[in-house]
Amino acid sequence: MSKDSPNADSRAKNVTTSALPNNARQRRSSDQVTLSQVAQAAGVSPITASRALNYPDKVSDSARRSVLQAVENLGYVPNLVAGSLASSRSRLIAVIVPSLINSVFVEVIKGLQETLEAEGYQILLGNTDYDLDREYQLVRTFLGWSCSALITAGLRHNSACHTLLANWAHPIMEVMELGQGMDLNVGLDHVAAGRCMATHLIDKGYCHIVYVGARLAQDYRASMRFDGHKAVLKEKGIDAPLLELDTLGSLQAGAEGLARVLAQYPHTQAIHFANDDLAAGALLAAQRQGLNVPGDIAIAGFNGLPLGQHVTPQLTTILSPREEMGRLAAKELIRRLGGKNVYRRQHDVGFTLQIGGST
Amino acid sequence: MSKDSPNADSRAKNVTTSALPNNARQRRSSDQVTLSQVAQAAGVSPITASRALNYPDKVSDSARRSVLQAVENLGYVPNLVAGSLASSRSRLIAVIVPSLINSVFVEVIKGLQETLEAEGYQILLGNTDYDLDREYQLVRTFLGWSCSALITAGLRHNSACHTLLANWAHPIMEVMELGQGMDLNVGLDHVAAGRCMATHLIDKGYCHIVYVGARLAQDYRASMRFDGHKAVLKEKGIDAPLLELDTLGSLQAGAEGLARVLAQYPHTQAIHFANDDLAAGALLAAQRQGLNVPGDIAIAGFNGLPLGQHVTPQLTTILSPREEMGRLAAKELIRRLGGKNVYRRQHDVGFTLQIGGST
DNA sequence: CGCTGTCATGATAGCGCTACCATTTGTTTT
DNA sequence: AAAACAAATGGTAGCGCTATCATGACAGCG
Repeated sequence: MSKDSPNADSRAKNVTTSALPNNARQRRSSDQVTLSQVAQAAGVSPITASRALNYPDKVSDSARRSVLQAVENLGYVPNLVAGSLASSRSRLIAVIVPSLINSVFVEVIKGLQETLEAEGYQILLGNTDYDLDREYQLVRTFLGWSCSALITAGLRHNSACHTLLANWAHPIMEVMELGQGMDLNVGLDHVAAGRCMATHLIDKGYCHIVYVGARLAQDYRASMRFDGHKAVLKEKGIDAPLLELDTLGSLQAGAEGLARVLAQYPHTQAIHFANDDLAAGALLAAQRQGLNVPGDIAIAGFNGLPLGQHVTPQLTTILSPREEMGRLAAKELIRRLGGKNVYRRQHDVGFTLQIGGST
Repeated sequence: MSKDSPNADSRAKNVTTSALPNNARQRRSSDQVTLSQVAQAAGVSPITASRALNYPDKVSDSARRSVLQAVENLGYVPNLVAGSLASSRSRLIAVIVPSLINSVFVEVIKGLQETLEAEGYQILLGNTDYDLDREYQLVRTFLGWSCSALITAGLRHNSACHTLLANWAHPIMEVMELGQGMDLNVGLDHVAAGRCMATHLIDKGYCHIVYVGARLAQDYRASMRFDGHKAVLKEKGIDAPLLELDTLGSLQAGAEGLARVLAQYPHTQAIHFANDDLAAGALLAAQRQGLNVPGDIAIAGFNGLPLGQHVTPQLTTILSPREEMGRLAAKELIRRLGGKNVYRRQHDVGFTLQIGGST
């Protein structure tokens, strides 16, 4: 079925078509249409053409029209690299997340992108894989692109990264968690979220409660939720066992978590999972095994993923406004980039306890 | 709890600290450390410093060492914008996807990113929201960044976009579907996938089968699967009704799809959903309503999302190698960027029928 | 000993665009 | 009418880096 062509050369790409003119010091031919050519075609100077495109109301109607016409005719595509170098403004926004597996970050990115693209910014995406050294490398690269701003997940950075960012002249937005950051911050209080869920479980009468997370050293926000959880249990004089898995949130890992809890802590009445992927995985696994939820075992999660609302019983979880967080972060950043003063550095997007049948 | 500072000015950002030197025609102060400063500190010429960083084996050991030392001491961060302009190579790769809601694209991005970042490329991410005009705009912008390559989901583009890309001098990779593209292509045959599932359903003895998709005009790959599905049913002389939903794949939409099928086509024995999100949503909804799957109604999906393997009964679906597709696409692109000849333009990543208990 | 080849380094000249100032023209003010 | 101002346009000089060519140093060779 496929019409594979045997050789790449059938297409012009990657082939030196250059019949270089015999001028001595010619640079690569670069058949690209330049702004000067547009200007010439429009009968104006290059700088006027530049203005016609970037500051349309700074030129006369006739000039603007003829420039736009020339752009159209010549198929001109502005060289943004050159523009950025000259103006040291790039309209690029660096976005650094620790993971793409966890749909939470994807939803934040979605909120960011929606808002930023509408304002004409482009996203440079980086993934640290929960490695702060990797984050530092990414930050270095991104600063090299003269990004207009940088958005990163979390308030923790290694010291080199911290120094680099502290001396950077552009806005920085740290999202996901709430606290005193380097610059702007939009997030929620994870310790409080952990407290909230633990309180709910206790109110429901459970007293053998296990917290199950994955790679907590990396996913330290999950660890903060455990801190809140533990604090509540301690206040009640209840022991707060922790079970840590190796693989990051996934349905499979949740199933494994359930199995290990049942084996290791047979008296467990409720499991507080670090996120909904794990919790839903456990819930579905319980279902397969014929366990009654919450009769035999109660299950709670964190995030409020749609999946949790579609399983039976519905998953008790903490709803975090993820896309909203992205949108708000983007909006605040745009305010700042627009030169407006920002009165609030921190924005608490809050969370909602969503009680389902699983607890 | 929050320590909001009342005014942004407490930080150096966004403030004109510039005490401009009294030279006449000074440009913006730009406190950035430049390569020339590094060169000076290292006691070499700028061009040698450049080589030390970009082509380490083209300079002597001593030169390289002193340059790297100077970079360290001064905290030099290379200006990639300037570098790109001078060399017209950016190490940026444009990635254009139609949606981020659908986790399929996220997984492809993940595969791409993993491979590309390891090779020192950065991803410029764009989201078309299934709008080909938006795609054209994004392509224009990305070309302006002198991207090293462009990766886009799908083989369909509007004519302006097609023209633009056809004249572009860099590699283009079209992913997701299989066919004669503009340049490179990694994907799978969606018509065949649709045929495959339809054949399975017929083999199972179902003859009242409804295909349920969402926004098929936009998600034309789902529509191609329907074409395959329809062809198989036609061959057997069976009618192939189609139900189209308004909202893109989500669990909620799947539940709605199930309800509408039951109301509109009461004799239906099996539903072939355009993707797993819809199928799983329907399956969970059926469960809530006490319907027996597949006894009362059989359900099939497409993609092989983990969720489908965790519900009971397990979802019959077609497994597509999404991350693998991203990785392969990235690898092929890197080969091409490395100047190697590419003998195969098209790569079929295939698919696997995964039979669960839901059919 | 001169010739050629390789290696390390440097001087020069841009990449394509925009900031900055200067100039021109047209319009308002006293 | 002259002065003062605003609006539109252009000339010039970079932004920070790298491609290109040129040079000098040193080895190998007949």
